[in-house]
Amino acid sequence: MKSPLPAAAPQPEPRGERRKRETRSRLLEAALRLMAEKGMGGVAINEITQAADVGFGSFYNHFESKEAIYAALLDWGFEEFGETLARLVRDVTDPAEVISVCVRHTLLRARREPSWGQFLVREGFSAKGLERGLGLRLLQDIETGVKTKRFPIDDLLMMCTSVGGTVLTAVSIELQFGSSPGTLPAGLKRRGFSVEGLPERAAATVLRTLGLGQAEAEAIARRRLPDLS
Amino acid sequence: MKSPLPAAAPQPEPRGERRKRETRSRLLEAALRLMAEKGMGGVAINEITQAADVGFGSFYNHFESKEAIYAALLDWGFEEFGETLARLVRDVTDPAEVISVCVRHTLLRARREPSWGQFLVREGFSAKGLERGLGLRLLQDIETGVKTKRFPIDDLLMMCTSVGGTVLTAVSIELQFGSSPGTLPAGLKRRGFSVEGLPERAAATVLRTLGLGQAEAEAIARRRLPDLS
DNA sequence: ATTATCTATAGATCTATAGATAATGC
DNA sequence: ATTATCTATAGATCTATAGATAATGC
Repeated sequence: MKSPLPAAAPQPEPRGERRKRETRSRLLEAALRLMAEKGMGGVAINEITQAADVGFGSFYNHFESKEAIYAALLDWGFEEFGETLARLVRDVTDPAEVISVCVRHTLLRARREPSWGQFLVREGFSAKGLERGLGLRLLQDIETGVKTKRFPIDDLLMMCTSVGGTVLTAVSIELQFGSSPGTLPAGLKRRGFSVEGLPERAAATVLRTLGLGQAEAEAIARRRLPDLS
Repeated sequence: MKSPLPAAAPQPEPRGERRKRETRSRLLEAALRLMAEKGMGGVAINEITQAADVGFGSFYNHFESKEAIYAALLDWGFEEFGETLARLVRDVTDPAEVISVCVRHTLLRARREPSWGQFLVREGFSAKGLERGLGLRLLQDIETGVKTKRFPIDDLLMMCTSVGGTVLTAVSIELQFGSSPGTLPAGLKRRGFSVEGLPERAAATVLRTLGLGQAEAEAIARRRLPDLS
């Protein structure tokens, strides 16, 4: 039921609303960074508003409480990412490649947005990890692969557990040591550890867990990565 | 330089010291439970003293601050468990069985002491997971297995990542659904998921990741579990 | 005129300490 | 007499709100 008149001006979003949205989004970003670092309980509301450069009282125009902004973060960070992944693999038909793409994109995003990654690691388990966003995607994709006999495995729950845990831990490793490989702790460095190419290595490892052979797993993990069309 | 006289009484620990130790240990246990649930930042010192049934001021006889008791928890919970595992596998020679025993005992302890398990899951990544307790044990044991050609793998870092992540995630699953399998979320139940025998299934999965065949992995995961000698 | 943000503040909560009380060991 | 715990409390911090200010849209 749109106006019959051709919209003369493209009816840009009222400025007030945009202003409000931007404040809200600044609060969310600041909260993500702080809560990823210190956990929900370790962050005070005034820290958030200061980091967001927003008046203290404005917080309550957007969120009822600390718990409320935390819940909003979970939605924002996880659901939205699940949808992004779904879009990315829309045209990928091989279940193994679907998994590989999801794993690699997760690690790449964690590298680009460390706070997001840290939040994912911190909340990935507790927040019913298997039921939302990334976890749900993995579960469904693994299931598809099992049904089509692509993954010859027999313990679906343990496979989801292993794949999910491997990805989260890989994110954690990437965040701790990825940005400055020089700072690998001595115990790890001495063993010749390197975090080079972690996304691909994680994808290959996960595919092996799902029953693929070494050579095929590595080949799939190296395929060109589809980006957001 | 002990007294030359044969100790008539076996010199029991002075009562005052024992009293002090007990208070300290009640504080630690209360803190473990509360911080496992809500994270360090979400717990107030008076909550801890109340849960421990200890006068508020006594807290400061034992710990300087919340950060201090938290650090003590990390030591207590992780280092000590690493030592327990070391004792358990002292007489086990097969690296694969060593891993299996460690994994199963970790899951069994999480079942017996849910707060410990929840704390492990919450802090397992951040607290330099690969450098202490459980993580360090796994790393060393995997390394041994690689050197002795027991584990035909080529990416040691990813194997540690995968094994560690699988164990932590399995603990998380056990805690969420283990005690009351009736409460599995619909999405999981419908798929025929069950958490029966999770310790053995986790051990088998981990051994497969390390390159063992399905049959052998399952056989090792079912061997009799050594207990504390 | 309306709407969003900002400043100021009352009241609640939390931390850290000082001094009192109770228990132990001589 | 010594040592550990407990009670009480000052001061700091945090939350939630009320009322003032600034910006938008008519």
